[in-house]
Order: sequence, then C-alpha cells, then structure tokens
Amino acid sequence: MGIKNVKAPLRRGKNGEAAAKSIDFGPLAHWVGFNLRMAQEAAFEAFSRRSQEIGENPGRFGTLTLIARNPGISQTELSLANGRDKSSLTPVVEDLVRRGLVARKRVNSDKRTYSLNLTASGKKTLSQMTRCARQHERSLDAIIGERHRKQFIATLKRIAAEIE
Amino acid sequence: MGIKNVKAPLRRGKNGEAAAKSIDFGPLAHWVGFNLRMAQEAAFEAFSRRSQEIGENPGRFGTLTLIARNPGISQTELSLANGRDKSSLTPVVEDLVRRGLVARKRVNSDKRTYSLNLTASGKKTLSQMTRCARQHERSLDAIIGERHRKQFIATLKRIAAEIE
DNA sequence: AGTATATAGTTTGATCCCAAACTAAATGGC
DNA sequence: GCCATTTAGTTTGGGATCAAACTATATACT
Repeated sequence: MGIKNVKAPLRRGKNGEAAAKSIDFGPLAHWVGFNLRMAQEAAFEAFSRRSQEIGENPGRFGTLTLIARNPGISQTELSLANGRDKSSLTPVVEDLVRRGLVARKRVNSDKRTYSLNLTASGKKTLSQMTRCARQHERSLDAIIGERHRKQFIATLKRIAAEIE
Repeated sequence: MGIKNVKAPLRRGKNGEAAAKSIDFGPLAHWVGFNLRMAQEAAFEAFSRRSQEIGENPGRFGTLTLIARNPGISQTELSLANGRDKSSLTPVVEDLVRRGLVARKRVNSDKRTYSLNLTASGKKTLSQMTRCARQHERSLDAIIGERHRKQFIATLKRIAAEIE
C-alpha cells in the first residue's frame, strides 16, 4: 500500500531485559484522526493529573469557567457550550451545588429554567484551577513551539468547525 | 487578564428567530487543551458516523488494524498499543470473536496468553473500514491543507510523546 | 523442589457520556 | 380559554473506560 511500517517499542519481560517486540501501527501512524486522538488523550491525562492535585477534574474546570464567564447561564446553554448532552450536566451541576461552588436559582420569567452562578468558594476554586491550566498550557506551548502555536490552534478550530 | 472576550452564537427560541445570546468562552477559546479536545471530538464524531454506515465503530477499526498488522498479538500488547486498559479490551475482543472477525487461540508456550488473528471475515470488514477511514482522512486533509499536514501530525505526535 | 513474585486475562465497581422517555412549564394556533 | 407543540431539566438504560481485586499460570530465588 506504499506505506512504510512504523514500529513502536513495547515494554516486555522483566526490568532491564529490553523490549523483545514492537508493534506495527500500519497506516494508523500516518493518519490525522489517530494522532489527534492520541495527542488529545495524552494532554487530557496530563491536565487530569494536575487537576487532581487540587481535588478537581478537567470537566469541572470547563464548567466553572463557562459559568464564571456567563453568569446566570442555564444548564441547557451550558451543555451546548460545553459540547455535552444536557443530561450529562445534571449530576455535574448537582455535585457543584452540593459542594457549594455553584448557586442555582429558578428564573421567575421561566420556571423551567435554572440560573447558574459561581459562589465565592466557586470563584476561589476556579482561580486555582486556572493556575493549573496555565501551567498545563505552558507545557503544551513548550512542545508546540511559539512559532506554530497560533497556526496549530487555528487548524484545530477549523477541524472542529468544518469536519463533516 | 489581557484576553479578549470571544463569543460564539447560541441557537435559541424558534426557527428563524435569531440567536438572542452568545456564550463567552473566556480563556478557553485560546487554549490548546480546549481546542484539541473540541477538534478531536468533532473528528471522532464524524468518523463514528461514517463507521456506522458499515455497522462498526472507531474502536473496532483500531483494534482490527492492530491485529491485522501484528498477527498473533496478545490482548495485553493490543491494549498497550491501543492506549486502553487491558480490562477494556475484554468485551471488545469477546464481541469480535463472537461475530467471527477475530480468532483467539491459547498459546502453548504460555497458557495465560491469547494469540489473536483476523479471520477472512475480519479481513473483509477491515478493508471496508479502511475505505471509510481513507474518506475521513481526505476530508481532514481538505481542512488542514496539504502544506501543513505533515507538520500538524508531527506536532500531534510530539504532544502524545512528550506531554508531562 | 518450594515459595514469593510477576504476568495475562477477567470481573467488579465507579465515572462519564449519550439517547430516549419522561415531567413540568411555556408558547402558538384556534 | 383550550389543546398541541416546544422547551428545560431529570431519569433511565446502555456503552466505554479505568482502577483494583481476583484467578491461573509462569518465573525467579534460594
């Protein structure tokens, strides 16, 4: 098929006993989709570890940021912005309310809707998480390189907007 | 914080009745992590739709490709290559075996290990999926642009390899 | 050989996600 | 005002994933 084999080392056997095998990724290694997935998962994992240090997780960070930036936002608006189904948000918001990070009020003009806002405690947590996120971004920047960063993000945005 | 607000339109109200609100993504919009997630999820979704047309899903594609390229591979090796926990692979392999796409044999030299291979039917399914994947790649290429593709993939690989 | 340790794969329990069904409230057509 | 439709949010059911506990083999040390 005109595609060279690409091998990746695979750990095997005991400690120093060197890898005895490698894996052939075949065409996967050259495809954007596969590499996009691998990069995203690695980056997510890394941010996840950082977030854990302050007892949060990446999902909470996105949610808190969106609420902070859009005070009074509804759960449905939040789910659209976040790219999750609204039903996925129910337990997340419940948890944030329970822990006192988010205040949830019914809206008088439409009693189906909730209005979400950060509490003082939520703001404090968000600013801690934002520090985490900035460190994470710096480590990504170091890999991507200042020269390519802007174009890299532009490409990602185009993929998200235009694919299919 | 020196970051301009970035607004995205949000659908609201009935059909023609124009969006009445927009969402402020704040710093999220400029961060690699967030855009990486959005791009990956959009691309994954698109490939998922394509795969569905032939009754498969993206996960099966990666698994079948890796087995095809590495005949006799074990489940643990497969899970490492695939970046999933070995326990996640148990039901996947079960399903592939049940549907006759993969043959699973015990290895004589080590009776804990399974040896996985594609059946004829598995090879046929894989080649259908590979056609799907190539279409998907072409649509990604159209967005990324031939000029940037190589560098884009190189950057993704570096992120996957070096982050954290 | 005998015992401790490591490894392959499965099971179990948790989290996160979506899609579809559901409840309550709002809106539109008549 | 009344009924059909739409909308906000929750519930339920199913899939994918991981981590930890488990079973069975295999290996290493003595």
